[in-house]
Amino acid sequence: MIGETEPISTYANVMRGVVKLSKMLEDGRQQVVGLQFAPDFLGRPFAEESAVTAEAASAVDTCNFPKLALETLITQNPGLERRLLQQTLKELDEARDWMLTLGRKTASEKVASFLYLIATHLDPTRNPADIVSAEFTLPVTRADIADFLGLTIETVSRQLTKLRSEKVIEVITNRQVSIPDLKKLHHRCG
Amino acid sequence: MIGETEPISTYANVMRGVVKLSKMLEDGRQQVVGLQFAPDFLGRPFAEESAVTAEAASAVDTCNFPKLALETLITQNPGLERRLLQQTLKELDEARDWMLTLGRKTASEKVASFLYLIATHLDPTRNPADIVSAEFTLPVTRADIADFLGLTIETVSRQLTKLRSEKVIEVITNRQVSIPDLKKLHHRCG
DNA sequence: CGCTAGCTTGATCGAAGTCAATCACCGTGG
DNA sequence: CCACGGTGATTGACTTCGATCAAGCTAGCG
Repeated sequence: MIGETEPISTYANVMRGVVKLSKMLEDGRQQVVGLQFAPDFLGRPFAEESAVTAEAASAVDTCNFPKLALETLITQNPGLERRLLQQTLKELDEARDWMLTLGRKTASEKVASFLYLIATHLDPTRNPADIVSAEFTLPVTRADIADFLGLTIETVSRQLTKLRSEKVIEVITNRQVSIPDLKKLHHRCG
Repeated sequence: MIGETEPISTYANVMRGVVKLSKMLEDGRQQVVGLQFAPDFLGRPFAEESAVTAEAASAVDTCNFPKLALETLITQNPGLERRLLQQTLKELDEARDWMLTLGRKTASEKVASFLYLIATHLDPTRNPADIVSAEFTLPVTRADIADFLGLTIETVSRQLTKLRSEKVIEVITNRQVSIPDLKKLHHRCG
């Protein structure tokens, strides 16, 4: 785990790995509010400061460039601004999907949804729609999963065990997970 | 309650009232994923279709215009695209704030957060920062509040009575609420 | 080796959900 | 004018899901 917290004074593109965005309450309760996969954009254009904390969740390569450079580049290049708007709209959609998960799904549906998200987003070269099975190493710890799902690590662990015993997933090692039938997993997402 | 569901083929600006955006699971569980207040923009630029349902939460005036009109307008006017990006980023921030609420706050903190949100957003002419007290009619039913907070109506009701008995809020009628001290309410938001 | 961090498992507890009864408010029509 | 349904909200009794507290377990590493 790299796990460095740092305020983003620059912009970046995630080239490899996963970056997690999170928010915290004063008393320490934490919520992961976004996961950025390659080749997502990282940063907050034209903003005072971002209210979220960005943190590497796994080993990450990023392609950084200074704040000002991008902002002038945007102003000159309307196509870029369009791209930026598109990515922001995509993130908004994902955030809203996740709100449905956080607000209305059960613990086991949440965990299934998380695994489904990872399975469909981890490999940027593949089209999510035609993935039928997957094997991957989880880019985050159980604690991160819990913070993403609004659960505790114990509950995450129990639900993973449950999904495993019901043959929906296979747990090769703590981090290595195999999904023999993605459709079956999807069914568990609510 | 107007409460019409309609797919948005046009764009609109909310001029008065509140529009709620929601998502649903197959089995009917529902989550409100956004509330649009005046003068928010409504619609999804350059998109196939929106995955959310827009519905009037109260009596609403909107200023509508066709999809194509806006899209050509945007292409011609870079300032407009910038405004659109700004609003989208604002919505993303709000969505992420709400994810923290959904995932990590208790029922009573959720209800307090909702009231705080309404108190600070309902009057578009006022600067949220310098509101010290407020009285307003709730633009939504208890069921909507519950769907927004990921709770049941019973729990919302109980928490409202609790906040009332603790003198944080006053309930004039079912819909009419007064917040004598907004700071005190904010304290209950976690 | 033994230590630590991350994970799992078990026992118990409590917050929120569920089920159900009642209430308050209001239009509507006898 | 009052009886009536109907909708939305409140309140109570009970249940349940996930949190909490507390051991162990496992793998990597000095």
